[in-house]
Amino acid sequence: MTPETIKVACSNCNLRELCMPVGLQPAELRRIDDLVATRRKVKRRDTLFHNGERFTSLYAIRTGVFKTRVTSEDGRDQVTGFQMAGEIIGLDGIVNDRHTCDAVALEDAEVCVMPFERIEELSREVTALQRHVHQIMSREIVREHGVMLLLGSMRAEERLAAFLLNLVQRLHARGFSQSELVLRMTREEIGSYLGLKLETVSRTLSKFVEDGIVAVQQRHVRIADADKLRRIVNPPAC
Amino acid sequence: MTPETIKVACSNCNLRELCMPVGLQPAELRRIDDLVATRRKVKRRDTLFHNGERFTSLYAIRTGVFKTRVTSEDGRDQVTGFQMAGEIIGLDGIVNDRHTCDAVALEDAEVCVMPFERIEELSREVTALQRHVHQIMSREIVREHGVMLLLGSMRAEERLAAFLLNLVQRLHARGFSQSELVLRMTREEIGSYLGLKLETVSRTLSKFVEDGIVAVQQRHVRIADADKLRRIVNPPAC
DNA sequence: CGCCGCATTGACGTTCGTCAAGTCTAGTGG
DNA sequence: CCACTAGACTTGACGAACGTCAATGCGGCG
Repeated sequence: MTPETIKVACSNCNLRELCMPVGLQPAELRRIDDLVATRRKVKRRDTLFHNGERFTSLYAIRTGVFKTRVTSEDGRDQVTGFQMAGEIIGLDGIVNDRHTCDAVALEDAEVCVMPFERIEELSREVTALQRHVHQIMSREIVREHGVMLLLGSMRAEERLAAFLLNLVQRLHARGFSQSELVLRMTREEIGSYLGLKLETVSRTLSKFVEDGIVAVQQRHVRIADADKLRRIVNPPAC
Repeated sequence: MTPETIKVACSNCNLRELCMPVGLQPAELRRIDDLVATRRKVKRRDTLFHNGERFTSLYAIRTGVFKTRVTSEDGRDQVTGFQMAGEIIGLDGIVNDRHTCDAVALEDAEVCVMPFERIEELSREVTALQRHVHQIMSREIVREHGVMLLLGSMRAEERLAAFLLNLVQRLHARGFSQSELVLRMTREEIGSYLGLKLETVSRTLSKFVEDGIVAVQQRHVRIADADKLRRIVNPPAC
């Protein structure tokens, strides 16, 4: 009844076109309104969950950007993804009931906490939700295939071009510009994600600037020639 | 009634400790017996499914080893994994109702075909199956995180050492030797998976032989010093 | 206003890729 | 059963791409 409880409902969330309710009929949509137990605010640099922590819930991002990162036993770490509004994180925890990576907020953020038991319960009843949960997990698998392709076979310029195009495309789907973006992550974090050192990221960006492909001012990037960028990722067929 | 139909039942499959039925109670186990619509034999070099093909089913591997591979628009490809008995492939197809990678048999193989609609239907009723399907997908996500770490931050020796240890561990879980294995894939396929060229794979293997870590005869590998191999992957903490 | 974290740039080194030659093995057909 | 061939593998020489180390610049926050 309070404004707070009214707000915590998927059916009138402004992200419902992107997030959990995608593709659900109005009747189904109302049924999943109690999927979200609570909201949780996470401050910049704080972790939403971390490696080893007990898994209880998936999280739908409302605002802010996160990075997820895995750490090897000898301390090297690898950023496995950057997640933004409408995306779901925490899927890694399902297998062993413990999270296997850290999720760190790159800016102040807010998430919807969805207890996984409740998700499983509801998706036994709401077929469309069941299907959607499967799709979310499958999408993550396919995304990671793409990252493996990138890490396994692309050169630095190609990786960075693919990264920028991917970011701007996702931001565009959220109503932002097609050609301008603000990087919420450092060069080092970009490098970790792309399997490069921060110096290489910086140098490659500088080269893009020289070539008139992008304009860069700190973390603000304007894509001046998206076609050139696309041609770097996918050189014209032989 | 025919021997054939009797054989197609998870409840008396010799892989039930590894595959779909893991963790199910006997009563649940019987309920999922009709999960498998048919069996399908795939000859060496043939594909089980390929990029663009309509998605209908997941496949449980009974015998043989597969590779999965994605291909970029400009024709580069990347092996995304090697799968063996008891493992499930096809998860990539769920998101868009089409497969996004190829699954190729590296030797004559047989799989159980499990129509995905049937899986979804049954997992609405059998809670343990629902949980298991979620775990399989989550496990794949976590595995890929590990590959990203490998591709993003490890050197050739570390990658190959990790690869060999992973293979032998999975084979051991299937009743094979802890120290001997037969590679079902070429050096080029290993290289593609590890983000290396085949020459680098070959050279690195040769170095392992020089160092007395493994013995190699073509595709037959004997691990002579597993500890050394582990130390290559995880250098002793500083 | 000063400090600190982030970013840029240069010089140099290492690792891995490329190209090429040659070997080995398994499979095929005579 | 053996000879032949094609594909897989090994090894070497060389070069390119990226990492490392170091110096410097810049901006935002306290």
